[in-house]
Amino acid sequence: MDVLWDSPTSLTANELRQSLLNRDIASARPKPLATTTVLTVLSRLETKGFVTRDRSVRPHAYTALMTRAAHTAGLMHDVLEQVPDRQAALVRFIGGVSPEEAETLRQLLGVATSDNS
Amino acid sequence: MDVLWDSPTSLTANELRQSLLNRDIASARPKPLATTTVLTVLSRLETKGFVTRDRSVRPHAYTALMTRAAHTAGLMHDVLEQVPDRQAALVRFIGGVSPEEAETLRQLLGVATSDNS
DNA sequence: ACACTTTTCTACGCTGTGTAGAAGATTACG
DNA sequence: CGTAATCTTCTACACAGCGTAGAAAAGTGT
Repeated sequence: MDVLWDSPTSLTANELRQSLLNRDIASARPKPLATTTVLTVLSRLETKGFVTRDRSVRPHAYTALMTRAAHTAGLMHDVLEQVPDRQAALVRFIGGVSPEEAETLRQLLGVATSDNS
Repeated sequence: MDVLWDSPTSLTANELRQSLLNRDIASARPKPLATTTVLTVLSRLETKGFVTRDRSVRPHAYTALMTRAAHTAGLMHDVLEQVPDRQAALVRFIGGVSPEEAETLRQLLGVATSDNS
């Protein structure tokens, strides 16, 4: 769904459709999406606040409101908020991250580690 | 849905229904759930692998396969895995955690990652 | 064997989502 | 300006998932 929102700038429905087409060469999608389909999805995304549209220009220009990273982080927070014992959830979460991710987190949190670059 | 899975032991459908009833005194649910409803939900949960059932005892005993914390952590990982740039997502995520959570994370990461189940 | 309990099967209504056609609005171009 | 091309909105349909539960089947105790 929110696949192409990590595109650099705002897009029109048709530009986006085109991008989808290109991307879909790999993953064989039998039928290309109709432009109206893209429009519908964009409208629904707008209603949900994932996307804004510039109605002043004529082929409306759509922009993602959040980067994908921000969106993902938001989801993670949503999930985390719904659990009564966050500590426990975090423990499990950390237990499953890859070493690289763990390192990233350490740096973000400013933990002094013995090996640091 | 998976509300009462943080109960200590395995439960039968009716025990669970009863627990739900007690819990629902606060949040006014007009009609108490029928036992069959609970059963249906439990079956669906079983199909999805959230729950096991001991069919040997007669009122089947249901047990959660994961603690709520583990489940939550799993969801967070799922979300995280779907993003191409995890570093970025983690940055955003950390940017939004409360100080207490940050502290928890520091402690978890400060030592070598340990696995406790 | 019979009444009672527990489980399975089946189903209905509601919401979300992928998909798109038909109709209305806007723009472009001769 | 008028007609064609383009773009957007409205409406719709099918399908999945979920909350809910009744009817029927299976099992149990006395």
